[in-house]
Amino acid sequence: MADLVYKNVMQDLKRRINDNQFPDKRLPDERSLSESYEVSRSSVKRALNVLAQQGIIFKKRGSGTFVNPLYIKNQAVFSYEGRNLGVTDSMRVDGKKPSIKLLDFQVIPATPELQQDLFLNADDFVYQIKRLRSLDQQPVMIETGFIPIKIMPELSTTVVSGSIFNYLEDNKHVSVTKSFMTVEAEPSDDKDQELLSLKPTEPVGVMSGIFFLDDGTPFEVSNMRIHYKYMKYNNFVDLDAD
Amino acid sequence: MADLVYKNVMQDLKRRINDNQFPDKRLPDERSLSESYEVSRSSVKRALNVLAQQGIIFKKRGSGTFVNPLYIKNQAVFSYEGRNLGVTDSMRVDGKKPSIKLLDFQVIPATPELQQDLFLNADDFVYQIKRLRSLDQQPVMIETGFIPIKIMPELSTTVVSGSIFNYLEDNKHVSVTKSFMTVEAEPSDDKDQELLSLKPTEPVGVMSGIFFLDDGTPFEVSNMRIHYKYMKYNNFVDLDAD
DNA sequence: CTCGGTAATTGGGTCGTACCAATTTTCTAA
DNA sequence: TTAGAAAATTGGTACGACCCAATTACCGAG
Repeated sequence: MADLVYKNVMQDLKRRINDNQFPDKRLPDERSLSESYEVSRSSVKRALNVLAQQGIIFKKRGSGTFVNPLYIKNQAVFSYEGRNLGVTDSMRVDGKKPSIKLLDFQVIPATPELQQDLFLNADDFVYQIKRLRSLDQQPVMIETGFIPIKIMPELSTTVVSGSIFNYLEDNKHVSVTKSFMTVEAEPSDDKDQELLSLKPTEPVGVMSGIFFLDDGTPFEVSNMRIHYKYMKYNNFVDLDAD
Repeated sequence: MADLVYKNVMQDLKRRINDNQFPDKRLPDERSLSESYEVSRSSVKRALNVLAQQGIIFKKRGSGTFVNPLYIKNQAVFSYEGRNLGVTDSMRVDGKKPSIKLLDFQVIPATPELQQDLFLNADDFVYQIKRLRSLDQQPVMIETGFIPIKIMPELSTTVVSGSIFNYLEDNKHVSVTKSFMTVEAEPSDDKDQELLSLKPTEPVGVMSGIFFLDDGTPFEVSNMRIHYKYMKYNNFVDLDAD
């Protein structure tokens, strides 16, 4: 699969962790791993660093490297590791069938805010795409996206009725790998209540933010209003990164 | 401050970015930086990698390294970089005065769920700490925390009325650097409405999760119910990390 | 048997080299 | 003039050496 040395080490270690091959939760030291995998210690360190960043292992200088007990006990919670930025993908994990209903699709001039977020000029235009996402017939999310037409001049209602990210990867061979998102809670408004079958006392979770292409080009500004029972945003934070 | 080579490079580059010393958004190539800073290219790469992970710069092989335009335009959004896991600290940034009111403080047997999350035995006990946090007299958060007594046998009402994380760092020289959090939205219940002055239609944001010590020991299980107007959870994600 | 110093273990940081891969620039030939 | 090949530029991966720092293990003196 992966032809990179450190990724191979990573994958094998993850496999061994999942197979519970380290019953005392302790991994071999870096020098031994370097020897047994027949790779440099640098590559071992790199593999371990990534696993540590993902919260799967903990490293303690002078002491050793250990598996996060929570990773073993509650892998479901850590499922964000098969992670993705696209919404279509994240929903499939539940085992339910996702579907998309196109509510609105038009081209509008970029507002000042959009100009700033998408790095556009005053005379640029954007697609405005409103979609309703469901899981097994149950509407769960109202999504409003804005994409500069100059990035995707060929966007059609057909494409927009499916996964835009998948289309990008399959047809244009670029992928969206970065995002900056804000998560908030809000009371549901009339539209939310109608489309998501919510009572007035039931809220929506709001995820909004910007998706970037590999090269840093801001690609889409998105706003998602989510049925509160279906929003669960998981995040592992490790401050040691700097 | 920092006596590490790559951190020094990082800080200086960040300073130069903030000073807008790269008007074309392009940084010098790695080899030049290595020469001008008189450090190895490895250290330059490490510094750049961290900045990239934080979303401050983008790297493109064959092309160069560029400042994220959004970082310049909207630094407020990226303020998570002066980041922290503690709640006391995060609130101070608003310029408002945080305060804590202790609602409840007792020792209880660890529930099965707590045993799992905190890696405890059936006969272990935990502190249960309920606190109400305010900003400038405005109540914004109901916080319920559980801490194993065997980790902090000396916990007192005095300590618990302030920042526990600060106490830990100042007095025991350990710091909390990792967390696994889940963010959700929920309708407010009677208690929420009373303590946070919410109407029945107004929701709370719920942040719950586990804090870890440096060595991976689960330290605290926390549940925070936050006035929806005061919850704003920012997160930059970069899938290139693996 | 216990305490305390010393050695061994283990992860962390830095340097420098070598080569690879994607992109951009330059040059050459039609 | 221009299209395509070649070279230069620029970041990516890998290796291995060297030393440091935190922790643990060990061993001897008392």
